[in-house]
Amino acid sequence: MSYGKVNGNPEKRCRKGATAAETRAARESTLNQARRSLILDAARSAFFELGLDGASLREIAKRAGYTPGAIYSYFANLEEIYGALLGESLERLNQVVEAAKGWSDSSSATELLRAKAEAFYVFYRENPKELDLGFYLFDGMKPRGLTPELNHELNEQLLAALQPVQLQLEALGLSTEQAVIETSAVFAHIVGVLILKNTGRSRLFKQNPDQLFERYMDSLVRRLPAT
Amino acid sequence: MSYGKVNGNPEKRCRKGATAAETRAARESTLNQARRSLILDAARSAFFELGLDGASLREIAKRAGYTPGAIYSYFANLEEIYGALLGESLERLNQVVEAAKGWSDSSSATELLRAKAEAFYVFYRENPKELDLGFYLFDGMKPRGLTPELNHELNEQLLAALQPVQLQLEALGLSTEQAVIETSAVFAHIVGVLILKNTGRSRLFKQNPDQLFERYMDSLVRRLPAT
Amino acid sequence: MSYGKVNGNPEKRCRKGATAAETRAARESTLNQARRSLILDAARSAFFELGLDGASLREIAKRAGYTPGAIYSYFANLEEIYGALLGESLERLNQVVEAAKGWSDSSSATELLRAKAEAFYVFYRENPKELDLGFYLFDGMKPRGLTPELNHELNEQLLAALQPVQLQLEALGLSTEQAVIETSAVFAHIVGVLILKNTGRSRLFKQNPDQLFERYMDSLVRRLPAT
Amino acid sequence: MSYGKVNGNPEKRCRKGATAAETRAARESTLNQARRSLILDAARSAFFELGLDGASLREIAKRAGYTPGAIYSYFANLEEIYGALLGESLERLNQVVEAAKGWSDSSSATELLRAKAEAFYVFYRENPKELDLGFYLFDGMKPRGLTPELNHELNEQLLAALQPVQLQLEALGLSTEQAVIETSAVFAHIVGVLILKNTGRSRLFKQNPDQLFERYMDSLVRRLPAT
DNA sequence: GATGAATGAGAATTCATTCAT
DNA sequence: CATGAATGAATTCTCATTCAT
Repeated sequence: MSYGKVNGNPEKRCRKGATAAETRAARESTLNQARRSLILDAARSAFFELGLDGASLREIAKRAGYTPGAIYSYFANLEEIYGALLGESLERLNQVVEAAKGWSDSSSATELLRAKAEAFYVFYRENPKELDLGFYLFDGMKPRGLTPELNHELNEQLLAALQPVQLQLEALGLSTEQAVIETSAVFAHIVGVLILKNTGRSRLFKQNPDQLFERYMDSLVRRLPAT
Repeated sequence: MSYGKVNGNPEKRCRKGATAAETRAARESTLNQARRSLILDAARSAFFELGLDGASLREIAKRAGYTPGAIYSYFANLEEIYGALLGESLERLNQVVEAAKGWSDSSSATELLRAKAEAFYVFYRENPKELDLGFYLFDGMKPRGLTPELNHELNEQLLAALQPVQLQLEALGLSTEQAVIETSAVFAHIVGVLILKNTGRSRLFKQNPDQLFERYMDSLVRRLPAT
Repeated sequence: MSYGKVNGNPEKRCRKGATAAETRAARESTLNQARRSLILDAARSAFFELGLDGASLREIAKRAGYTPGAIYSYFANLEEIYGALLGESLERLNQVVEAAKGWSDSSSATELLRAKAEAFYVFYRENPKELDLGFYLFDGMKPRGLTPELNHELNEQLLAALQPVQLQLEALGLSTEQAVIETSAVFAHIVGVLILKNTGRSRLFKQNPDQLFERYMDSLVRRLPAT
Repeated sequence: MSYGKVNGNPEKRCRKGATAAETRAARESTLNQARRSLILDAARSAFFELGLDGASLREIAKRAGYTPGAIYSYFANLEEIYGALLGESLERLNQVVEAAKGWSDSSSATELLRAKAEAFYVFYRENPKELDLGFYLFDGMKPRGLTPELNHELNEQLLAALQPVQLQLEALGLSTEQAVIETSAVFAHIVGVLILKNTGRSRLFKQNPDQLFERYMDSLVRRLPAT
């Protein structure tokens, strides 16, 4: 088995003149990262296929090719795995939203606003399981452990992902307070629309979610102060 | 063992002229219904107090004053209990929306629209656990084994609860197709707003949900064709 | 398998005119008692043969002919089993001390004092494992759970077993305070002597424990005020 | 794998004129000893702070700054560590008792007797964990796998610590046989009193242990033949 | 109908020990 | 000598479900 493809090499590698010990430590550290990733991949696949209840430590270990006990070399407990999973997910979300740009090179603020919101929306539309992940693990719905610190950190990550939307709204002339309210509303709408999309089977729930989202953004933009 | 006698006889009988056997069957049937209700009450209280994980069959049985085995005389398994619970919940929702009226005796169609939508919104705002129940059991989120038939039935019940909103929109001049779209949007918004309300802890998530809902309804009404 | 020999019938049995339900409840209750006893016997034998660490729930279940899960119908958890075990042991100790009498029919207070102390001593000399049991479970040595209430109850039982000694000392003219001190000293000595007996292998530890105990009681009696 | 080099070379070497190989072996041996000590210190601190159950090999390794596997270069297994720990403890006890002197420079034999016994008593009173250690490891109580040889060695060490008491008793005119008996009794009493002290919570067990000990020594001295 | 004892599978977690590196 | 990943067996406990009574 080769870990080559897996390790993203998140650390500095053997810089020139590193001692043997350093080199070895670095190599082992990246190996460790790779194996953590391996486990997280297993956890994600288990979660996506079997749901939270199915993503037991045993199942994760099995999919990762480990014995249950081995997992504890990499994570302190199940909750930490769940937390890391959600953390990764939110990080990806952040990057996507951050990178979102309007269609033209010199996008107007309005264009940027729509682009940011749409990136958020599309991320979860394309990865519905990530939305589930958030629901399952964010407190409120089901009190899955998550230490307060971890929970807070994840909350912050989510907020960070919404930050660009809020900033564009402020750039468009809204007060911070107003921008926060509108951002909340956008978030709520996105969530609601996607739940509709993911949950439903019947006629009603089959409404084109993109259309619903676009309509909402249209009406939001129309509400904004003219520039 | 056949559960045939137990299930699916919700209609009251005891019509005049029934034979002795029929009378007895009817009495037994209503007795059955009563005991099913007893169990469902226990299940609901367990679910509301302890969450889904705490609402184990043993706990439900205990609260109903039964032993675990006895439950199986009335329900085929745990999932069926959950399903029945959600069914009841949706029925109550239906009644609430049905009964909703505008403030004046002769309410305008707009007033009625708002009243219906608000009834829906308030029902779940005031009973967040009912919302949880729906999330847990509606497929897509978690593969809880509701049978397809039961699932379909529950879907229909939810649609029925939204029907009044759609009808008012049609009364206000929208085509059926348009009315369906707007109803979907209203539903999505309500769900999103309430999830925000129930899930969050941080600044963003603390936005006044009523305010968000009202804003949405305002903009919807403004969009409607003038009468 | 017959439980006939096992159940000590600690409850009232089917008094005349009892209803069928009552009779059945009584029979089941004694059956329950019998099975609790069965489990406790298994636990005791496991503890005696394998020590506390060996007396795992699995081992106990195996010896009782049960699956691990079945144990939980009779005891809430392992600690409760340990507690019950120690409780039984102390109860037997109490009975033995209570029943102890001097050699003659009309024993003097001194004779009774010696008889009571000796009964205590002999109980643990003859059942060294019961002494172990006490050590393992009484807090201080190893913090084995035992809820505070249970712990307190067991403490009281032990005190009760020492009560007769204290009473005789008072009957012999000691103040309550003095009697308490001497009782403590007797208890300490007994424990020390028996640990010597049970622990040792070498010359020193092979000292006749009975002789040590007798010597101590002699010197105690000599110290008492003349009657 | 051979542990031969590691074990059992406690004597210092490095005598003059050693060959280079010998010097190297000696240096390695003392290095070994130092690292064994390091591990034992870690084990002791773990045991004292966390109890026997908390003193896992992993915990010990962590405190010693080693990885679990490394421990096995110095000890064959966990039990050997425990055994060495108890050995050290008894060695300290020996030194303390050996060093004990009466209050005046030219102490009488009686004073010395009391001093020796008190040193023994105080050692364990002040270090209750050392007493625990002994209980856990001396066989009889719990079948911890100390090898017979190790067990015998530890027994001898304990006997050695009691030797001074016995010698003083002989100096005071007791026959060897009598001295052995009284030494046993003193030991038993000390152990009993300290167990009372360490174990109990309730009124009875709260008796001042020093007082009990003093009373016993008083009565012992009184029993001795007049000089 | 109802009981409730029992099963059997599964949950998370811990740990001494081994062994390739 | 030291690492530390991995094992494998152990731990307690929970639960839906079954079934003889």
